[in-house]
Amino acid sequence: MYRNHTCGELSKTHIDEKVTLAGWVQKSRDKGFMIWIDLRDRYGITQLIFDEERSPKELMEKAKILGREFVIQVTGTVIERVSKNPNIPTGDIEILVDKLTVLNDALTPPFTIEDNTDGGDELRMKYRYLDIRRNPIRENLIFRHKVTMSVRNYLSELKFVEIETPYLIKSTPEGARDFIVPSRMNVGQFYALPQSPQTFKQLLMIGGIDKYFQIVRCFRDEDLRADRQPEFTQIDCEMAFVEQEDILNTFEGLIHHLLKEIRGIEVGKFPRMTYDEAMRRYGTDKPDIRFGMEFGELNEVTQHKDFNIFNKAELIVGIAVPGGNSYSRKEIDKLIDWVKRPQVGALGMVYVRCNEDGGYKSSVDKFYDQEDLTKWARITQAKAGDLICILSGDTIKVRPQLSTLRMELGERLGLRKPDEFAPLWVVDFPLLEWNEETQQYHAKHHPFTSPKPDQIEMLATNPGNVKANAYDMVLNGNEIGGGSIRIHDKDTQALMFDYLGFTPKEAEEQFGFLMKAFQYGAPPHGGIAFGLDRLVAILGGQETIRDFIAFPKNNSGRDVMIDAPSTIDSAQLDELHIKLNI
RNA sequence: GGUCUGGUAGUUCAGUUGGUUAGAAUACCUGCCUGUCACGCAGGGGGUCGCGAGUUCGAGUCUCGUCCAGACCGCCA
Repeated sequence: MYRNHTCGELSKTHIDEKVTLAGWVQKSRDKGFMIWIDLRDRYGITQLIFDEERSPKELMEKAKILGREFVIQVTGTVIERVSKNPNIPTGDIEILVDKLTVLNDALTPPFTIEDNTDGGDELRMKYRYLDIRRNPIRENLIFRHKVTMSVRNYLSELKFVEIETPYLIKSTPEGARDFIVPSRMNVGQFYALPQSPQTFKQLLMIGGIDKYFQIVRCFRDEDLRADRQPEFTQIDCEMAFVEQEDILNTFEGLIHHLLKEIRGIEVGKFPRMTYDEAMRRYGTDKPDIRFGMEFGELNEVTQHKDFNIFNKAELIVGIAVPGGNSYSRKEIDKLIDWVKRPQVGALGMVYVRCNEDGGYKSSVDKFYDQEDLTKWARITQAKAGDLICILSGDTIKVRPQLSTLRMELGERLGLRKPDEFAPLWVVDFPLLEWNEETQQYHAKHHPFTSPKPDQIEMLATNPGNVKANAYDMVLNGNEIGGGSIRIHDKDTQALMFDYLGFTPKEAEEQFGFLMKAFQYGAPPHGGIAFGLDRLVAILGGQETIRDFIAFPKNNSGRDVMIDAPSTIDSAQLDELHIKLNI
């Protein structure tokens, strides 16, 4: 037996007990006459004491050589501390050691195993197993476990069945790039790793499993970002015999449950907003509604003056920054530079100072009078003391630009509080999206999404305006889940593929199995998938999803610890009949 | 594919206009220390300034290339 207690559980009630502990040496404080060792395991820290009056000389000598992260086992007596440490749960006691065994020594770790480590990200990833010994990372992983357990319990209670779907599937050109796996037994052929189990969960509905879920790894071979990994986890769900309303209610319930169980927070019924409304009011399909600063469209009150920039713009839109009139000229100039950076891409910014006396001072006073500016203030809901920031140009560009500015200012003003949760549904997404590069419509959600039934005919005349039975769940400015009611009949699905530019042959080759299955009695169905990594990070009130993934990849898609990906042996390539062209 | 930022001690960073032997903190090692818990005190070791060219009397510092890391744009049905 290596231990009969953990390092986090001993207290005054255990005094005089003989205990055996095992763990890592967090720190040694050698005072000559006494040596204290902080012994750490997953559960906490317990102080060991070696004392020249009470410990044998050999034991003192042995304790002196213990270095950081040595793995040791000790047996000793729980005693009350002379000077207590109120900062840790075990601070009232210590172990007077009478037996010490070094189970394994350790190299000096390249960074400190402490809450505020001195290690940079790259080093932490290279030695992730040491990073995981740190409290913040371990707590995050345990937090993630709690969330997934809570999800499983909730859905299981509602009679959802967790079913595994294959990882080796067929590549399809639609959507993100696939990760490709060569098949040795089928020369010249390849599997793809799933971007999502989409078609399989639909087949499960046809198979009569009317409530399915899976906490499942998904793979996308696209460039990464701070919050985007090549492999990531989804809570993938599907239900049969449901309408959109049923799905929204079920999964609003899931998030209610999580917020309550994990964070002890009750939120009311989720607001719903159409896609069009979200774009108009916040310039984005994933608005952070923890704070206001809603968009005010100023086209009608800016025209017919000599300000050509506004006259030529498709959209003129502003937000009121609370207290922004206190910004100095220099600060406003910096803000203008900020929106003009390539990452935001605005061409310029017009501003209006709302003075405490009710007057206005703008950067376009040459063209507009107080009466104009009063109207602008009314539309953007600006109050005295605010600053109105106005961008103009093409709607498709200006909305995201102003949305970026709104989020930035919300952050700077401390309006994006990490302990506040403001979920909402964004509904009625467009079915299709125009792709400039391919000069083609492609599915905004995915090609299995059902158009609004009354709009199917519009596909022929005005495809860009057709709305889908598609919805996103948005939390604090993040899309945490998205789904749709699916097409469940062959003809509609074939029509959809046709509009998406598939030839009947291509549709048959890639998705023939699904359309065939639709002909054998497919029930109406729909579903949703949540991005677990991000959801967990948001519930944990943190930004970086990498700290909630045990072994994440860096932004080149590399695992720097195991050094993957890597080249493979020529014998392996031969076996697969693959010749590299590099 | 593109834009930007960075790479100096084990680690996190500073390093002025291009000029002496490249510094700090922390970690590490040695010694001291009668209750430490961010222990303290004294001392010590530790550098291919990412790599390669170039400019210069002289390069951590300037130029070009390259590799690596990070942020963002494109991309992510």
